Formats: sequence, structure tokens, C-alpha cells
Amino acid sequence: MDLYSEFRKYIRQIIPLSDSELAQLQEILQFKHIQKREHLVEMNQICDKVVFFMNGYFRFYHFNNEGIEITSDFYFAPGFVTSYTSLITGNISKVNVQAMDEMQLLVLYKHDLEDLYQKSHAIEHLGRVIAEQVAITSEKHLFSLLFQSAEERYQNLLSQNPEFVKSIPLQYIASYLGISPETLSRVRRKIIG
Amino acid sequence: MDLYSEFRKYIRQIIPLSDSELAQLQEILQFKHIQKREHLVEMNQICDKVVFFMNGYFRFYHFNNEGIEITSDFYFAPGFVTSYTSLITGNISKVNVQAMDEMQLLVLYKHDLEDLYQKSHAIEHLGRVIAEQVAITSEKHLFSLLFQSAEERYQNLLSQNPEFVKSIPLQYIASYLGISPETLSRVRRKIIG
DNA sequence: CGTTTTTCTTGATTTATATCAAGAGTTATG
DNA sequence: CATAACTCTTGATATAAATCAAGAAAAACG
Repeated sequence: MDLYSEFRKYIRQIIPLSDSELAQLQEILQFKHIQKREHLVEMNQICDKVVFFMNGYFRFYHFNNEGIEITSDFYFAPGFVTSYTSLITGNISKVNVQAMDEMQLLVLYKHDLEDLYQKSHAIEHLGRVIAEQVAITSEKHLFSLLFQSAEERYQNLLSQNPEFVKSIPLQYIASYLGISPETLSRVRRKIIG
Repeated sequence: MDLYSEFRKYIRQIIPLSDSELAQLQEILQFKHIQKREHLVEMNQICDKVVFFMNGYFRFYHFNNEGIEITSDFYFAPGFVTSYTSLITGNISKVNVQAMDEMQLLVLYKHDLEDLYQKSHAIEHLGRVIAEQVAITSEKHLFSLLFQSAEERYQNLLSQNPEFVKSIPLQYIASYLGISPETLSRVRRKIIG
């Protein structure tokens, strides 16, 4: 199945769209290729697009005040990815968004998407549902940092997002959990026994 | 100005709504009174409403595995408040939502709101904008926990949300910043000099 | 494949922050 | 307004996790 078919299938799983609305959405898509380790969004630049992808995953990261790289998020296929806050506010992105595999992308530009939101109630609805998912995911990560210990956070990740632990280098997982790679290594040894 | 007028004014600041749409929205509002320290949402119960409030603030909190109360969020007037994840997913709320002042509330029930979303594109748009704001706010808090030290987080809060530090007991601020009250006290002494 | 590069683990030490304990302010209340 | 009930601060000590350092394991590459 090609990328466009996958896209339609994915959208239809979220909300029912008429053929005409789906066609409208598909009309604004732009095809793009991205290399492994290439950046979809660079820190300190404004992000004006959302992309759809069918394989691999993206990593979000940031350099803190000591110049240390901190990973804040992962987005797995299939789905949409963007530097959400930058897209919505129009301010510069605080994070780099990096493709962790070679991928085919379908790009939706903000300008075109906003036009569609105005034209179509159903597509506006899609936008709301996606915004709600982003909010929920972010809150989950926030709560794990605020409410749980390093070990609980890792256990929680294992049960909630096993694909993270399977596919992502542990140094990035550690950073996402707000701990050092050494601490994660010790937590894992303790758990596995 | 009464609560309903404030409500209309607040909505109009976010998006332009016709008189008829505003009337539709106002029709589903239910008036409610809440006492200081009373809970709008109880942990482990499903939240099926959003409320609008004009004074005071709400505190979100949770009990961690050791039974310690952790504050995760504050919502200041004027605005909407709800246990967002519970409202969207229909699952039980992980947090208590507590009124920190005596307040007058305008309640919107999920069921009524969803009807309106379907009927009115403009109100669906309002829902998207609010979801986006929730996502952005949550990401900001998440980033501060992941990227910054205790001291940086407090400095950041002082500049970004000075009203928090002015109105909220320090023990709750400390918890929101992911640190103990004693550590916050020491950070403050160091900063003020 | 064998070599280089990256990733992960382990131990020793340091550090930031938590915890414990007690007293000083501050706010609420009979 | 006096007493009680919180809230905040300060010091002493404990602890979880970071950092430093080096080697082992795994992955990438010519």
C-alpha cells in the first residue's frame, strides 16, 4: 500500500471524512524524503508544517544551559509529527525534531491547513482531536516526572510504551525519563534481577 | 458586570462568535457555587464537565505511592478549568481539582458541549483553540522539569507566572516545581540575597 | 569478517536535593 | 486578643542520583 493510501486509512481511523473532504486534505499534501538522523525541525527556527509518516520514529531534543542534549519526546509511526508549540504560537521551536530512520513524508503546511480548517468543519474536528491527543500525551509524561521515582517511571514506560524500550537507544530513554544513562542501567539491572 | 457577561466577553476575546452561537453556548450553562477548599473534581472519578470562573484559582493535586500530596497545576481566573484527560478519554481522573477560593461557576457538561461541537463549526473551533492551549501549557511545565535545575525552574516561574508566586502558598509552588518546600525556601534565600 | 565507533555497564566519588527536627512567622479561630 | 493551627525558614544529616573513569558489549562500516 502506498503512502497516500496509508494516510487515508489512518485519517479514517480517527474520524469519518467524506471522499470530498479527504480529497481536499490530500490536495495540500507535499511529498518529501528524509534521511536517517536528518532534522525535520531545527531548534530556534519557526515550524510551519505537520508531517505524516509510516515507518520509523522521530526524536525531540534540546540543549540545556550546560550544553547537554536532553531528549523530551518520541513519535512513532504511523502518525503525525510537528513541533507543536511552535506551529501553534508561531514562535521559534525550543526543540530539534530528528528523523531516526530514513522515511517518506507527507507534508501539510500550516497555511494550507488553516485554510482547510476554515472551509471544513470535519477537518477542524480532526484538528481538535489531534490537539487533544497531544495534550493528553504531554500530561502523561509530565505526571510521570512529577509523581514517580526513576524506577517507577521506567517500569511505567515498559508497560505503557514497550516499543520505546525495544527500538530506542537507552541513552535517549534515560534522558526522556529525566535520569542519567548510568542510573537507567542500574535501574534495569535491579529490575531484571 | 455579571458572570454571564464576563463569560461572553472572555469567549469573544478568544474567537469571534455570532450572537446566535453565543446564545447556543450560553443556553447550556449551569450556574454553580463552590466553597473555598471544595473539590470540583475528585481523584478516581470521571470528570464530565468544564467550568468557567471569574475569580480565584484552582489547584490540581495527586497522592503519590508514598501517600505524599503532589501539586501538578494551577488555573487562574478568568478562564476554563476541567480535569482535561478524564474529560476527553472518559477515564477516571488521576488528580483532584480544588477551588482555592469561594467562587461562582458556569458549568458546561460534556454531553451538551459535544452536541454543540457537532452543530457549530465556530464552537468546534473554540474547542480546538482551548485544546491547543492546554497542550502548550502542559509542554511548558514538562520542559521546565526536564531541561532546568530547581533554581532555574523557580526563576522561570517568577518571570513567566509571577501571579503564581504572589498568590499560592510556597509548599504548593515547591511541589509544582518538583522540589521540597525546604529546597524552595533555600532557593529563594539565595536569589533574593 | 576484522576493525572502528558507538552504546552500555560497572565501580568510586561527588553533589544536589530530600528528610528530619525544631523554632519563627503568620494566619485563623473560639 | 490569646491560643491554636498552619506555613515558612534554618541547620544537621541522609540519600538518590549525577558525574567521572574505564572497560565490555554491540553495532556500523570498510
